[in-house]
Amino acid sequence: MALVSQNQILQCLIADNLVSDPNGARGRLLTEAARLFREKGYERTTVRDLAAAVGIQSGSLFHHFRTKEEILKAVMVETIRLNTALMQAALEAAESSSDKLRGLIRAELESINGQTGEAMAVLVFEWRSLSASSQADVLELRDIYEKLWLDVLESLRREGALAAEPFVVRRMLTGALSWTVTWYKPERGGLTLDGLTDQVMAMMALKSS
Amino acid sequence: MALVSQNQILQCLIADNLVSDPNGARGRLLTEAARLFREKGYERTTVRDLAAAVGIQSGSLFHHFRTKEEILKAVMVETIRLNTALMQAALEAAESSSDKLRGLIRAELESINGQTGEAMAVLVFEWRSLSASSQADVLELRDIYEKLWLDVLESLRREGALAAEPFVVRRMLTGALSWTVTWYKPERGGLTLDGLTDQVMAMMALKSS
Amino acid sequence: MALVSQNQILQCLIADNLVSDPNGARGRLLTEAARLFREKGYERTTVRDLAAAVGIQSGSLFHHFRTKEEILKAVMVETIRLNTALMQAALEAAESSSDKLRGLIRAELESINGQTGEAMAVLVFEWRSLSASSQADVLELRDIYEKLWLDVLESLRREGALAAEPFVVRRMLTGALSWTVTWYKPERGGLTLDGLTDQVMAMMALKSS
Amino acid sequence: MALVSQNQILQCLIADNLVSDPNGARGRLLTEAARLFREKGYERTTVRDLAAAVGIQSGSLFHHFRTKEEILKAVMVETIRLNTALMQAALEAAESSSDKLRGLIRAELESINGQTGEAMAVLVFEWRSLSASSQADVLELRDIYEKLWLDVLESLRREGALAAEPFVVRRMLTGALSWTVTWYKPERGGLTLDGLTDQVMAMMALKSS
DNA sequence: GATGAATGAGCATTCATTCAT
DNA sequence: CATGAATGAATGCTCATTCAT
Repeated sequence: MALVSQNQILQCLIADNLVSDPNGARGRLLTEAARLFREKGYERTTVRDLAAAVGIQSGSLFHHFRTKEEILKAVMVETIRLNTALMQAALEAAESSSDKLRGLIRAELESINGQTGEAMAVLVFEWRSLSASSQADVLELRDIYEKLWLDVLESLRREGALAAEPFVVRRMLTGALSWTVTWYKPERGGLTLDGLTDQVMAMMALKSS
Repeated sequence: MALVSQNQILQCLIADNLVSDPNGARGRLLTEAARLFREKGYERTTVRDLAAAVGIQSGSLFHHFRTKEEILKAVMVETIRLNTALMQAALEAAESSSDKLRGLIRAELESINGQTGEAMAVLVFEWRSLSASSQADVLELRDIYEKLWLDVLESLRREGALAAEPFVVRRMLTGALSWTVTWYKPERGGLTLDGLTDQVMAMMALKSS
Repeated sequence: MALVSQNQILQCLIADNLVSDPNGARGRLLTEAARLFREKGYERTTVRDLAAAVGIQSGSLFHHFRTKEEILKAVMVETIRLNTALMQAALEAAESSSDKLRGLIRAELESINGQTGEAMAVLVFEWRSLSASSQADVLELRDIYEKLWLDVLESLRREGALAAEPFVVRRMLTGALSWTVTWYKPERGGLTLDGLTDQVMAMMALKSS
Repeated sequence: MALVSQNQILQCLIADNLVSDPNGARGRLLTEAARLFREKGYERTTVRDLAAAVGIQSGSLFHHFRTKEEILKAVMVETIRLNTALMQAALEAAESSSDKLRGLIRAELESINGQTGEAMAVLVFEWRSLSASSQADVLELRDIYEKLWLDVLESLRREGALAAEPFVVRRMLTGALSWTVTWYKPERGGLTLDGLTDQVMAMMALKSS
């Protein structure tokens, strides 16, 4: 029972200036940056590459961002903001703890393998390219996001549906789900995102209604 | 029932010239390279950094390796060779499919969080820095390694102990286990490597004897 | 016996459109430009710095001046024009050659260390940043100014009060007086501008009435 | 009665590693840097200009100096070191205070208008391009140099040969002598360096034996 | 007039690689 | 084998100037 669509959530965030409009100059740059950082890595992507990808000159980049690193940070920050909102919506749409977990897994898989997938991969693989102070800023946002997961896993534990420790399980799931980006190709096989979600639940011996 | 020690395996590989002696010039360089690549990333590590780490001048590096990328490739190749041998030993030491899986998980966790951890992380995080042709070479070795896992998982499936697909489960485990490098600190908490292995088995609702 | 005040001279020049009104947009810009060029140097001062100093956007600067160099030239030209007028007034207010020289020295010290000090320093220290053709234009104005000095020094020579050559003495005085800007701080010590003028006359073994 | 030649002094400083051998790679670069900085200004001189002037590639500069500013600082530091040594020699070669002053003036004029002239001009005109911390380092050296002058001027004052204050006179002379670089051309007129020195002494109404 | 995004040439600096010693 | 100066292409970033609004 999705109360709000993904697109509605995005519009709210844009209105609040929390993420950039993907149709605007800044938003398009961030989309291309995520793609290039994912494809070639942050270091191997030059500001000239970034500029060319959105059809401007390299010098013009610096009207929108003061440094190349600021672009990396913006990709990460906006991705977390968007995904936190999507996770909250997924939680609100579910009743049981088991369904809530399924909702989170499904939503994270969608983030990782859908439109924001490149940005999600950047978040994982380019972490070290972020300066220490930027890392601290991003970690603050990340904590909010992770809290959503831990609350659900703790409920499952209390209900006796989960044998392992919530903290450890979340870490395992983070790795397992992130890693799908390296191999899961929806177009290729018969495995849909829902099917993949089922597999994860099955691996954990959990039932999803 | 470990038939052969880890050290014996290493000695065999060194004797066969499949991995470098960690006490030799080449081996020490690869160890330091793995550490630096993991710490700062391949791109941000300069050949001067590498040379300084083993106490030589940057020009001298090129007597041992033709290019910087060759160093990265060697780190990866030798790591896979060593770990393939370790996995095979783990399999030989176990009887049941469930114990075999536990052995693989335990061995991979040890690789990831033990002495070869840095090299294992490099294998994951610096993959894109490898040229296409080197990637192909490394992938060949990787296939052998992955086959060991798939065989065990397929047995478990046949035995009814595993509900999800072996291929998918292996990918999930790859991600989940690799990711431990980002958070698992044996010295810090009460969780030993064996405890961690138990958690993974528990998460999959598998019993380990 | 000052026949006309400094302010009266300034008003005449503004009326004749020879210098900009310091309260107008152009005048304020030139004042700020002199300050910034002196403080940071011409090259290190950006047009954005200049624009920010007068509260406009960088693009708007180019409605007042065609190029950044034109601003530098205007600072120099207007400074020479104003100082030439001030020197002429100083000469008219004195009787003897010795007093005339004292008047010139006193007036130049005031130019250098007073309100136009920053512009005077720019004239000296940023000379090379001026294009050859602009240098020629400014030099023409400078010749008029220098003529005033040479006439007085030649009179003194003829009167036997000066042993050295007028041409050389003027050059020495130019350097000595310009240099005061680097060390003379009227507010700090007991040395007033008149006291400093006396020191210069004393150094030259000249009496000033 | 010059006890030691200028060249002998230079050789001592080179031997003590206080200044670079003008025939070495570093020394030649500093000479060319002084020339270019003087001619075009520090900011307008690119590292490519500097490299081209000594016949190397721009990247190679950074084997000798870590930054462009380090080159500027080295020009200044070595110039002050050399001139301090030359001044000390000039003092030792003179008897009376008046002769000592003449020696200092003569030596400084030679520094300014001779081989180190360009470097001396850089010291004056490019001062602001030096970072605050480098300025502090250079100022320490400068204090030693200035002390030599003040001691002589104070002696003259005590002897009644100087009416003005030593501190002020030194500042005036600094400006006057530095400024000669902008106009004095020995080859052009009949004025030799000795003649110019005489003019300065005459301007101050001092006799030189 | 004023704006501010865009330009594009230019800058100091980095760094893997080479090679004479 | 080792050195370390030299290379030269590439990088992130700056900035005077333009121009559509």
